[in-house]
Amino acid sequence: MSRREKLRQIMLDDIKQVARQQMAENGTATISLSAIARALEVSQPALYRYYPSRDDLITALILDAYNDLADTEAAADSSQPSEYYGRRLMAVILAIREWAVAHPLDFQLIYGNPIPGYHAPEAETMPAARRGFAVILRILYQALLAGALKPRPSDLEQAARMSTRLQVEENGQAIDLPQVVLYIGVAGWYQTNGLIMLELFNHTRALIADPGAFYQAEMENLLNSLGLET
Amino acid sequence: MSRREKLRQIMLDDIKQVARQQMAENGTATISLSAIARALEVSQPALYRYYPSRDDLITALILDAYNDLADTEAAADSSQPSEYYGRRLMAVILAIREWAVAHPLDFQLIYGNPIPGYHAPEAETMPAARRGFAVILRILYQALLAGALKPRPSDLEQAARMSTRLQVEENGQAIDLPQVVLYIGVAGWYQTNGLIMLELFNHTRALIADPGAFYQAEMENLLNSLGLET
DNA sequence: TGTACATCAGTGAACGCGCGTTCACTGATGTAC
DNA sequence: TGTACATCAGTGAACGCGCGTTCACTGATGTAC
Repeated sequence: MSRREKLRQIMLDDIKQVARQQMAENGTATISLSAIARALEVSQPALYRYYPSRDDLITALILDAYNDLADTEAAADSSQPSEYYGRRLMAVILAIREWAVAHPLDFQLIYGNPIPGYHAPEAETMPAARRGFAVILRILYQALLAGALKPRPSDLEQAARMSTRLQVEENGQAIDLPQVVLYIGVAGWYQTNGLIMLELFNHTRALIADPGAFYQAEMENLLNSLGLET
Repeated sequence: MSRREKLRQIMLDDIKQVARQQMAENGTATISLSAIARALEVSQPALYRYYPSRDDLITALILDAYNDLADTEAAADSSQPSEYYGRRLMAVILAIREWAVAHPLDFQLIYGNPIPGYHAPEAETMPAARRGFAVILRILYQALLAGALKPRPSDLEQAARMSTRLQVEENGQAIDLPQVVLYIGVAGWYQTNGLIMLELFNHTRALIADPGAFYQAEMENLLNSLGLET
């Protein structure tokens, strides 16, 4: 990488970093190129050398958020011995909340209100969005094969309502994911997200003493009810 | 009410109505007095006769949303015979999703990202926010007294994590609400909200065939696990 | 019932601000021979 | 190693736009006697 390319990379990152700071102060909807230019002490048109438009910058931020969350999940997963499926899931689930609390605006960027006037290029954002979800699905699938995950009758009923067949990579080949795994993944997803959202937007502040402990206990109950030991 | 007061009331409502339309088109963050004035074919300063500032208009919209949702819940509750607690809860839970799907922007206004630059006067918004939650808590409390609601051991454990004592009005007097009722209310709340949010923001579009049926089945499982018959 | 006054709705002009984006350009950095 | 050229980063000026809010004002509606 040439000197020029290195400087360019630094500037690309600096712009995103300042944008994240601005979001943290004023919300996702107020990302503004002129404010970023001011903070970087650079003229406004200079930014167009790096991102051809405001939308492209937002897309870059969204992709970073999805990927950062997925990386965090993957790291939490591999921090546990691979045959302890419940502990692996629990580690990932706790990592998700910790990431959301540490990066509330990145979380809002991907799971909150859409930004007015911005249209996501789904061909780019969808694969990034799936990465984090795939971490959980893979663990659930392995747990099912090993007999550690024991779906209840109601889980099997709900599994029939899933409309897609997803595939997972296992040992280099793509395998059809059982619908019950997809269902349990979705169930865990909406429960974690729901609790995190209420916490982030202060709706439960007056009700729950220790949101982290509450979250953990809720999710342990969910995993235990599926036969998974944590 | 005098003729002048009537006209004033109509204008107050028209302004909110147009604001809701603008939100529906561009998101909650873009509520703009000048756009509203344009739509009403009136000069921009004229709006200041009705709402002293943009923040006051937003507050009015938020209060309307909370109250409308609470009214919808109360109506659903009273559509069922009072001794069928499970059915009453189910009716309320379904009404919440239907309201959210019918008024997605009102839902975002109260449960989604905060609006940049807007600060809610909590003394006004908190009581309105509690109204809808109170509908559910009252049913749960009555069901507990009647023995229809059967908390599991894990529910009692989680109840200990609640940090407030709430009160409910029963026959004109305020009664301390058991913590387990508050806990079950919170658990239902984050699960309904989580599922509704994922649906509203299209995250589950490709995964769930019929989101309404899925939601209903999920919530039925939750109520049944608490001993409540639907 | 008529008159005098107070109240209120609405206007046009202005203030001061920020926004995304385009354009023609200067000057520095890198590349080919 | 030196020169000629291409590439790239960054600038200042400008365009056209929308925003919330204040002000002094006009004219219509309501009220008191």
